[in-house]
Amino acid sequence: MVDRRSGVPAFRQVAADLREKITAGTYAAGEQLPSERDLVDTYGVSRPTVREAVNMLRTEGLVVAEHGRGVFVRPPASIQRVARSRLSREARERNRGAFLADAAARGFTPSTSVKIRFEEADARVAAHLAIDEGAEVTVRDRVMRADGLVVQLAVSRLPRTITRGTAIEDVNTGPGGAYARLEERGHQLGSFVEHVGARMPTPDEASLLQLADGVPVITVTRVAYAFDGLPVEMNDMVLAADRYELSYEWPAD
Amino acid sequence: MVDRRSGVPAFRQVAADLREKITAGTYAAGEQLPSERDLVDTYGVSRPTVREAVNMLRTEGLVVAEHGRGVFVRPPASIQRVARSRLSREARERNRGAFLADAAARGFTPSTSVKIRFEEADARVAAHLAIDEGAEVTVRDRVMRADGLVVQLAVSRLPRTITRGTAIEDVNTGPGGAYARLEERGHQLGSFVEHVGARMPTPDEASLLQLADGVPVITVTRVAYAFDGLPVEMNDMVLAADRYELSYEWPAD
DNA sequence: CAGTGGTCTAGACCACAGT
DNA sequence: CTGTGGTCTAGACCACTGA
Repeated sequence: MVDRRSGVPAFRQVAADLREKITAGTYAAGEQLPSERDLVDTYGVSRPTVREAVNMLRTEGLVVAEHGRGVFVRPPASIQRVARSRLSREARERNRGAFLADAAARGFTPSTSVKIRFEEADARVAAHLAIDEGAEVTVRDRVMRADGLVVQLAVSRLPRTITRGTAIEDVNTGPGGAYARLEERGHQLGSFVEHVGARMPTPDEASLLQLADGVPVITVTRVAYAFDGLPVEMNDMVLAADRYELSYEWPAD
Repeated sequence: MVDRRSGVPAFRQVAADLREKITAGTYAAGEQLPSERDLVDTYGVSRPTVREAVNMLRTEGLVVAEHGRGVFVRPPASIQRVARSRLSREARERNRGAFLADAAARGFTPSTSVKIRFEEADARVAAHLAIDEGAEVTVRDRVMRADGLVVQLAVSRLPRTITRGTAIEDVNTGPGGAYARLEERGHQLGSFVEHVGARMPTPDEASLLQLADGVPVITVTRVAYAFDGLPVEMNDMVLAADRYELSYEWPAD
């Protein structure tokens, strides 16, 4: 029952009570919560009020609702640790990119589909690639799947001046991938920088990545620099935050 | 007006229309949306339906509602880029930790409050620190502020076996911070690993970090390893995703 | 004070899952 | 078929903001 005189909104009291019972284990992972109509009786509030409480828990990622079945405590997703800062030349040459390497190591069937297009650099792209705004860039738009399930979106952009006439402008970049083509053209890779952030997904991303309510996405912008310090590629990646964790390693000195 | 026969729920149509007008710039950043009662007239739906649409945009982080004022398009927050993988011994000795270094470089007044406690390692802590579950750990629980505003939560854990008798068990760790004390005791630092993820905040975190609806947190677990490969410290950090971006850098070879 | 968002009710009907 | 969540209404009153 909710305390009407406490000043705390009823739906917040209901949400807090349910939240506490979930974290305390009264409702275990995967278990079904009482139906909304039961909660109406339990707490003495109307159904919209109960629904508002449950919605709160949904946006927190604590529970998932399944139409016609019930509301369930979200089981903690198994998180894949993805080691970054390991794109050694060796690894690059052995594999067709970090994603496929990860996938192969984990034993599921990877597949990617690629679309190529060309566009003019906006301010952000221009800044990362150290080119003029409006300059032409080659865009490789990839959807990566594991066993058919979309697990990552990646948009790679390179100045067109260094991709013209190479297989980078083809869907199939050939053995070693785009990085190998760059090195053949004399753009020896010197270093990588990754900028990592997080935000809520757009509706498009949510449906593509099949994200439940309350699951953010991790955004990674990787910039590859040639030995001379000039950026040659930027790659915007979007990952489901309930399935991925990124690991970075570096020496103390 | 919404299309009643399309099968798409009314509140989704309203949300989609508003979302599109926001991204298209019809409602610019910081600008006020029409009042809920105006939207009722515009779309021909009830107020709860309008509110559900607006709530959707709120959990997406697109708009913020201010009681008594109106609903506003969230202006893109200014994002701080925090360079990781730069905790060189030099930098550690010059400063009192990475956070204070960041703060000093940016010209705001930093402050932190620390609480010390001791606890038994749970499974996760034990795994990261390579100790037995139940072994005693020293916990340094920090709240970091910039100009009084909470910007980061950090919980540092070390095996008690290596902190006993050192200033690491005091609120004030002395010049150079906890890492300096570790090195004095012969635990020369060899490397760092950071595990980066994201999730929605708990209600506690949301109020502490003053997060608006629809803003996730970035979680960073940094593990410091001694030269002999043994972990000496783990640090769980929580950052507001709309204010921080982490940058990692590494050579291509 | 008027206008805004915040909360809440008591219903109604629909769509889906599982028996 | 029953029970579940999903959508929607027409109102009511409260709490906050700012003129």
